[in-house]
Amino acid sequence: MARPKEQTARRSEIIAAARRAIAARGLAGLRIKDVAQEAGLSPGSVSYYYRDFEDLLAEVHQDAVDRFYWQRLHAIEAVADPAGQLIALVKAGVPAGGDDPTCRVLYELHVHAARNRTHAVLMTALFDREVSLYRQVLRTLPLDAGAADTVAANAVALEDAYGLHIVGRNAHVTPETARANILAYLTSATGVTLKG
Amino acid sequence: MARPKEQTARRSEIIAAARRAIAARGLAGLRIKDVAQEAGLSPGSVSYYYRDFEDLLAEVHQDAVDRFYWQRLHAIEAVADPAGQLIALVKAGVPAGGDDPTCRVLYELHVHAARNRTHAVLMTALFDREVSLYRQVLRTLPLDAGAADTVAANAVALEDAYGLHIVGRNAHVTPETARANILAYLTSATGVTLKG
Amino acid sequence: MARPKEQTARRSEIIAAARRAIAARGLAGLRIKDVAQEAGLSPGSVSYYYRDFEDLLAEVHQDAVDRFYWQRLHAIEAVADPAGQLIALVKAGVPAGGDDPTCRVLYELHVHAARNRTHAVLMTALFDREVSLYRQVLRTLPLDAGAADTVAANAVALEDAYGLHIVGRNAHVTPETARANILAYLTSATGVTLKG
Amino acid sequence: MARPKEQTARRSEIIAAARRAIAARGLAGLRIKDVAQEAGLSPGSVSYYYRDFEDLLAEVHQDAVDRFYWQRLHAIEAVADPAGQLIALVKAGVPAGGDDPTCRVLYELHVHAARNRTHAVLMTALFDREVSLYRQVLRTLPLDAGAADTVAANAVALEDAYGLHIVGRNAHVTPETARANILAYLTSATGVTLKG
DNA sequence: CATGAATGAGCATTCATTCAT
DNA sequence: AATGAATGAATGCTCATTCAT
Repeated sequence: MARPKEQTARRSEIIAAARRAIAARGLAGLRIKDVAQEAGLSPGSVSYYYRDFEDLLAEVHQDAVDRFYWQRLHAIEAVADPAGQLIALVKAGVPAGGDDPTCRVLYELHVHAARNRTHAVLMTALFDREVSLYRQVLRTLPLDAGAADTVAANAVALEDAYGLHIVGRNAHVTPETARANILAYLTSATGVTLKG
Repeated sequence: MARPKEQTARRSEIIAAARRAIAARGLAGLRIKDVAQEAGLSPGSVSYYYRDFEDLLAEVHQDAVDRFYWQRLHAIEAVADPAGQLIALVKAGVPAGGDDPTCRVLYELHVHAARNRTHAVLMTALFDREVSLYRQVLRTLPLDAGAADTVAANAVALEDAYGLHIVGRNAHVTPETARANILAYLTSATGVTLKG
Repeated sequence: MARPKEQTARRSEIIAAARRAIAARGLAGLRIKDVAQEAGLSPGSVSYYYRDFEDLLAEVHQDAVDRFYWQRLHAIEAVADPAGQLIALVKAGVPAGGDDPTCRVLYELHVHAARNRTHAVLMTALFDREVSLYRQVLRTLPLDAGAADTVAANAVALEDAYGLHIVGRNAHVTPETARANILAYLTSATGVTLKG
Repeated sequence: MARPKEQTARRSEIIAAARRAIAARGLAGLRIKDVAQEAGLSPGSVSYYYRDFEDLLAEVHQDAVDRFYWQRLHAIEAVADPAGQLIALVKAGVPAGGDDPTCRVLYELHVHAARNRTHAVLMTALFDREVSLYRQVLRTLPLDAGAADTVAANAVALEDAYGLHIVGRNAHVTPETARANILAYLTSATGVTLKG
């Protein structure tokens, strides 16, 4: 029991260290000692806090999902009109650059979901929540409900794909073109002119 | 020069074995001995053919890219009208299910592109070629050139994203809904009614 | 000096816990954390009471030796005639079954004596005391002194050996046959008919 | 398949090395690196030959059992008369000194039998075979069958016990007194005068 | 006095690579 | 050319010990 606060704080540090390590070396090259080094701990200490390494990975994924979602939620809260909200959503939904650690971790662990139910659930949860964000805004516009759902899903999908290419250093996909393309889609789908 | 044909054949077998191994275990869990076992060889033999393991990975990626692209090209060659071609493209561009080995490998190695230029180039090349396929069809329709390019890029992006979620076992994304959403997008963008 | 009584009590508990742990896992598999768990303590607390782990082992051995010896002494104190005393000695000298913790610990630590003088001394002491018990009884019978000593030593040896096989789960040695064989020996050696 | 002879030879070396390591450090202190060092190999190579460490332990036990048994069998084959055979058996059945590696290993692994069926079976097998050796000789003497069996079992038991004390460095048990006591027993049991 | 959170040394094990055949 | 037996470097993990509380 004693000193659970230290425990919690230390675990947060390890999650952050793991996020940096995964961003730097990828899931394939991830070593406990890398996480330990990022966290300024010994490898044994990482094992002490996370007896099962998969638990750490799950918490890193959960943390990245939350982090990404809340950042987007805050982005639209600061804006009043639907058009502005859509623009804000798209802006926050596309990685600013290839080295955004949260996005890199998300793609690493989303792909890991192919072999792991926990990560599949986390990936699904993020997708659903992101779609909800778009749906919430789109439903204030004169679209019928079914169309709004499709557009919301497509918008999130476009973000995911362009994000994958940005993180993967696709030479012909930049954050700017990505946003422009997504906004072009939303413009045509909603009839509301949107410019990043 | 001696028996280069056997060499080539053996390397192809190893590439196929590596594709299966990556699909089964992921890039993170990939061991040379797994590849060897899939190929019915000893680990030493895999090292013999691929002194540098990264070379094998690059050839697996190249092979998967080619495989995916040609399959799509053949899909539209069999169809005469633009609408049918778009439908065929979408059908071939979305994984039939979560266990399609070529798609799983593509996502694993696309994510690996974040840390490796060779894989970034391969990912970019596939994206470009896929966009070209769509552009080629879209340009036969009454869209202006810029719009056609954006729509082509968005179509490929939607495929990529929905493919990622299908492969990652997103509980709310099925190949059917994915295709329907992409076709809904293409319908609204082209004015041509498309039904899978 | 402070509260030496608590200290002593706690050390006794740890000795008992160690006896159970050794019986359960063997000396080879013994971990301080096992002892701690048996005692309901943290590993740190065991280290606190026994800075040197060998000290604990020695006290466990000493305790087991005493425990085994006194139990046998009480066994013959309850009986008046030599024949009954021999029968009682044999009964108490053979493990009731393979899972007697005291006997298992004795054999584990007797074998450990091969590499540790302290344990060799404890083993020797138990042997001597057990031989004395037999000698004490046998000398009340019409044997010459030399013969009585040899018979006493052999009786204890038979107990040790059969005990080893009982504890080691020899499929063909049961407590009953063991006792019968030892009593058969004592019968022939003393001329006194002994039946368990 | 290839070169299975080397494999077998190397495994024999490892068994011998493990025997020496167990004799030196005991089962409790046994480390794979000790075995490797004794065998002049790296720890990884020992793991290569014995993926499962318990397999090695079982083979060491089997080897020690065989070794001990055949040595005794040869001992009586060289002698014609029953009395001489009994004397030879006793001589070969008692460790020459506390540092006989085969005997030390036998006791370590016999005690290990308490927690492992395989070792219990090996211990039982050795006991049975040794009893058979005595029985075989005793049945040539004028004892009734039941008595011969009891005497044979007791003789082996006495050897086991005295051996345990010799190996455990009991200060009051020497190979000489052990043999004398066993022969005294056999003399009284068979009526044949036996002197070591 | 007593604890258990935190540590890192030490261990078994895995695995890519080498090299004799 | 092709193999797989043999190796040892690198890794994760277990666990005794420590020290702040």
